[in-house]
Amino acid sequence: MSSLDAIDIELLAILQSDVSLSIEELAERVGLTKTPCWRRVQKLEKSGVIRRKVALLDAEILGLPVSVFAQVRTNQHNAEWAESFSRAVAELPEVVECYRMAGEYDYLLRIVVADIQAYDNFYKRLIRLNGITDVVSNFSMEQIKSTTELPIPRDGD
Amino acid sequence: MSSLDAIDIELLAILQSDVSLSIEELAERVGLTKTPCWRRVQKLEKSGVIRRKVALLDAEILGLPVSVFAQVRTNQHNAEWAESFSRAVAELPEVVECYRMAGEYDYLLRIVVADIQAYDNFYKRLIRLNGITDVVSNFSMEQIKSTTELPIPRDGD
DNA sequence: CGTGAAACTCGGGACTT
DNA sequence: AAGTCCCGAGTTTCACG
Repeated sequence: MSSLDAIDIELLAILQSDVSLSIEELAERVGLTKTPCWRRVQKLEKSGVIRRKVALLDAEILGLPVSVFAQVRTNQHNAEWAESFSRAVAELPEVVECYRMAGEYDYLLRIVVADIQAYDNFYKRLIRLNGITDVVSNFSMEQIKSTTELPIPRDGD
Repeated sequence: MSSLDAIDIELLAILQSDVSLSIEELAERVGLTKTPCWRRVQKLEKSGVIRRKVALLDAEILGLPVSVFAQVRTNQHNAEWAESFSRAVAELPEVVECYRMAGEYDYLLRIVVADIQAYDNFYKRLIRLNGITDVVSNFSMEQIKSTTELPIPRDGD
């Protein structure tokens, strides 16, 4: 990275909670004027700390209220298989998160679907992938919290 | 909701992948002119389908490369405890996701931290909450996929 | 880093079809 | 609903202190 000072951290904290503010408002909040504030935001974008700017949609309104966590086991513990699995997962829009795990199982997936039937449909497609030996599905009943805001260290940290 | 047509769906799909486009570019992509496009986006924001606009930051660059999934069990199966647990979770910035689960355990949390030590620190604070009987921590070794884009049905679906 | 200002783009309202 | 016209506001980039 390129050394983030306290103002940069402040800017990032604001932007990861709301990117729709004008440069003027932003500048005011961090105690700068427009131009230097704008320069900082540009730098943050170019450096890659700000990966992208997106709209977060409401899954319930869109008829996608169900999150399912699938624990996946494989017997193919080699780089090629891992690569092909990654590519497959990237192609599946229902999979919104996928992590390679330490411990009892190999991958953890979060799958977003409309209902249980839609999950079953997805599940059948998933187990069709070669090399998967076991899938355990855990259904979420309620989303208690979901944020894209990373816990970046603030003042007293 | 308020009936989303094909153009609204298109707009949402674009916006959830990139909200930094100008109304003009957006309009062009969906085959409209500025004003009607702008009106639609306004409506989508007011209706709540577009919950917010945020910047997604790079966890690695910010020194937060570790995701840990904690399976939490409780012996307090009542609404009051669930309420207090939700509030506690909301206050913990390290917890970026929390779901109430069906099945063997009660809650699944994703915790974002700098390293194993930081997780241990968080863990100690977590188990200090009353009513938690068991916490199983699963460490992620690698983030294969992570997106905020919901699988909204496109054309041939 | 701040100021001032230029050039330009964008947002958003009024009005028409 | 959508399109056209338009003006004010915001953004972006200067030169300079």
